[in-house]
Amino acid sequence: MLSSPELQKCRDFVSSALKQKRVLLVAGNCTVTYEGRASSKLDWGERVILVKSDGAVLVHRKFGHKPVNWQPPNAQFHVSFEEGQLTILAVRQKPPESIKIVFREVAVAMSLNLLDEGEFAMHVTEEQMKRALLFEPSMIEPGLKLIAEEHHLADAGFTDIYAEDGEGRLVVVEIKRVPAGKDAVLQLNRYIETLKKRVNRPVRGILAAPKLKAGAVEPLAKLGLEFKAVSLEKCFQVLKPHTGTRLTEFFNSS
Amino acid sequence: MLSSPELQKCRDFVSSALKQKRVLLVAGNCTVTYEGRASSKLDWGERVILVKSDGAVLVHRKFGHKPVNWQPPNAQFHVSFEEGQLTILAVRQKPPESIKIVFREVAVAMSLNLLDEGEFAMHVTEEQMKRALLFEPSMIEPGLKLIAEEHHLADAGFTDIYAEDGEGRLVVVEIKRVPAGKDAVLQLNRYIETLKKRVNRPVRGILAAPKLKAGAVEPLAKLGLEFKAVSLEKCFQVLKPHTGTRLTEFFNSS
DNA sequence: ACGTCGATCTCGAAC
DNA sequence: GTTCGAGGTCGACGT
Repeated sequence: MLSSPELQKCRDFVSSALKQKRVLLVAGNCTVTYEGRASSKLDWGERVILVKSDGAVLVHRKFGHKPVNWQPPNAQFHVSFEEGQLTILAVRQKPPESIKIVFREVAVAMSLNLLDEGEFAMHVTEEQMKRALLFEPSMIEPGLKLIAEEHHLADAGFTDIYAEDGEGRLVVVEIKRVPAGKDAVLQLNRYIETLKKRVNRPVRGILAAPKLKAGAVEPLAKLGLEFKAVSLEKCFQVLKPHTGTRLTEFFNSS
Repeated sequence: MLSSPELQKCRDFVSSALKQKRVLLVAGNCTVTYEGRASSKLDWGERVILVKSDGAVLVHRKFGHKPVNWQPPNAQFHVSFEEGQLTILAVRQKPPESIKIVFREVAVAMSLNLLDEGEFAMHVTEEQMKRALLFEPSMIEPGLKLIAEEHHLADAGFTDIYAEDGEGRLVVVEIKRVPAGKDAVLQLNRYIETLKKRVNRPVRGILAAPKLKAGAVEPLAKLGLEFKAVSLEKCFQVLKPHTGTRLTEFFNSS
């Protein structure tokens, strides 16, 4: 970290931080020039500049949620010191864009090696996921008609969603909030096998989850089951407008 | 500025900075919980937090152009220190949202009083493009006579330029600063259709943009509309001599 | 690779 | 206040 450094010294510090792909933070008096899809010029003033490990650049003024200027990840950098000014040039190729930040004074420059393995999760539980799919069965397949949720099968537990497709075939949907593995496939298959013995007609099995694990692809195909990718984000969007609604309103029969 | 401060001391520092409406920068190990229009949870990890003078909050991880969590301007703050952890709670009322940042370690905390009166200017905006075409309608077509800008149509929004061609036909010009797609074609068509019902005479529709996207060629032809390529560079050249001129001087009527 | 669509969109202007 | 449209939109997903 440098406090009120000479700009020449700052140049080396910035270059080094960028080369090491650290997170770089600079506060100082600068101008910013942008050329690309549009073009803009920001006159002298004190701002906070953030350069991230992936080459994203942000220029923040004292006000406003959004950066006044920026560069998306994977920018290439050119740092120079000329005529008493420190210049950081960040360029990207597609689309061709450049942002040039010229400092005449730097208050602070910091380089941070952030350790951050924390998971970020938009919060949707498996229960909420089911609610979303009950409100919008078309997320699984157009034309799907609901029959019941949690259809109980004495010997083999219960299914998540029990429905009928456009051609009148029974459909069993097994929901997983996490990437579905072979165990989920086998669980679904047990439901299907039990059901087939009771209802003398075709039964389809669909696994609905954000992802299908690599090891589950082959068992799924072999058992004649299907997979439908369902994102948690989409479920959350579907749920938002319906937060208080009763589920029972959405069944044809129950 | 504090380096690796005790969190208790950090609490006072943060409170003071927020009270003075300075720009606050904190780097440290934290979790972030968001509740509001959506909800999310971010597990422990090192991030950079920026709080601006207008009460905007940004939480940045080491990767990515956009903040992982944020609060728009005008948030209200509650800072506390409990059980060895520093908590910054930022709340806004409409819509009801809160973001809670809990630190178990702070590497650096800075408060900055940024002096920034510098002007920010976009050079060629869609508005400026329109000004250029109003000054030089011949860029669209020789003999074009202006009638009005932004002609309002109650049901279908408004046009960008409203004019008359050499043969007395009405001309509606829709301006796009970026390559025009199918959406621009349909928007222009809505204007035309609405207009035709009101003025019992021929109406031409011209899309003026730097480019016409491939996917827009066929819809344009099918709807009997036209395209005129207008470069931003040319617009900029046209505008340079006219920077202060009033628009009203350039209309024949109204 | 490109087109379409959602976003805790944000931001500003018009009504 | 609300609504509407633009954005250097950005990003994800489908083709």
